[in-house]
Amino acid sequence: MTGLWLMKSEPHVYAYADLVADGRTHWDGVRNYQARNMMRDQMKEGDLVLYYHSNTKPPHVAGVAKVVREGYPDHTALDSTSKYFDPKATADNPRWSMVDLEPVVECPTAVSLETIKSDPLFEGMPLIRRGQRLSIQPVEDVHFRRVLMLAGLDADDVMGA
DNA sequence: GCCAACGTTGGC
DNA sequence: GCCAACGTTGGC
Repeated sequence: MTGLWLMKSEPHVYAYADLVADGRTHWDGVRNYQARNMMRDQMKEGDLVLYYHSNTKPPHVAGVAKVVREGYPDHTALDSTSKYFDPKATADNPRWSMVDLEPVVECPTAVSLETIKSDPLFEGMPLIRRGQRLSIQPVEDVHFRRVLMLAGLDADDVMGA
């Protein structure tokens, strides 16, 4: 069973196009325990990710990515020159985790938050819950497939029938 | 362990 | 730029 996730990124910081250009990235800088725990304990190689652009107009799902390396220490926590430096992190206890991602496919049509909110099928999805700030969220199969459909993608192609 | 102050996220 | 909703910090 493939795990399904949504991960937020501000496109002016690191957009889906940047992931495509880089071919692969470390998802570093997450400093929230809930999000860390999901990366450290639950995300598995091959899991699929909706790549969500936050803090932009309009906010939207831009593409699909996949997990290519499971949770391991986020070394930026130990780097005093990094903006993600955490003085409480040590080599023995790095505190924070990250995963590696690769792009799968860009959405032919970006799926806006408004589109998701206006579709009753998405009722109950954490993304549209008021005050939901978590930058990594689990996504239900039915929601994942619907986003792909709205993006103009074939869910069976992307997810494997 | 409580809780006020503060910082961050992220839609609007 | 505003502000609601949280999460974190630190004094007590």
